[in-house]
Amino acid sequence: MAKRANDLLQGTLDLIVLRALQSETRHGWGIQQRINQIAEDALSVNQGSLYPALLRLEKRGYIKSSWGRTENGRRAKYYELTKKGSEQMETELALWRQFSGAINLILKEV
Amino acid sequence: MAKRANDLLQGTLDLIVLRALQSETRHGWGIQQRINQIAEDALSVNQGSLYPALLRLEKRGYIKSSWGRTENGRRAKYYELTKKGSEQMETELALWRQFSGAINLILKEV
DNA sequence: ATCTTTTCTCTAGTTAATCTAGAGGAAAGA
DNA sequence: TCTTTCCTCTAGATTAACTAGAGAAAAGAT
Repeated sequence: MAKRANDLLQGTLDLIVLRALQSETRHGWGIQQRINQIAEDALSVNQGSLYPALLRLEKRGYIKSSWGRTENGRRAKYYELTKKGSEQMETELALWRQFSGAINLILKEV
Repeated sequence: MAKRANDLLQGTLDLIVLRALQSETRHGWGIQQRINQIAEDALSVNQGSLYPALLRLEKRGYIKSSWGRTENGRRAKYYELTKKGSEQMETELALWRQFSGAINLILKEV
């Protein structure tokens, strides 16, 4: 019941997933590792959230997938950002900046 | 269906409400006005979210209410931050900083 | 006087994202 | 052979926030 930083994740997961795919094609597990690694203990994306998010994003045409092999020779589904997804990422990035700016303003000024 | 900054609000509403009550006792409508005023167009708290949030926070012992009169002579329920609520606010503030810091890191580094 | 707007509280029902708590499978390492 | 690591996926529950109102009392407008 303890509140963790993850409880704030709502609405932001899509953004960071899209962002993670901007630089290179990755598979689900790789996205998770990468995000957790960068954020360290501050927040962690779990698989029960990530995979539904990937399906959602693909359904909306923001990413597309194809099966491939990792360096280790294991099967993995690789996700690639589409043009539409790239635009969406920019939109969500702007929203995030607007939102977090407003929150910080309120926290400062009220 | 258009995504607005409000969709990111989840998990943050409680924090900004508690914060708004830190400096002074306010009634629901006053909290809404104050927040909307500071955030301008960046985000707006609507009543269908705010009043349930106030009930929730009171139930959890973070705020307590009492009926009073505004300067205009209207009935209004005034909310006051409790000690427990004040501690909770500090906790949530720390979580917000941790969370938004992590998100910004990911947006920058991935 | 009546009508509309403003101030103020509150709720029912819906939506949808996330979490918990797994299952399952294939390759690598012990 | 056993365990660990890598990798994908899902059912069901939770719960916050939204939509779309109702209602009531005071003030302002005509």
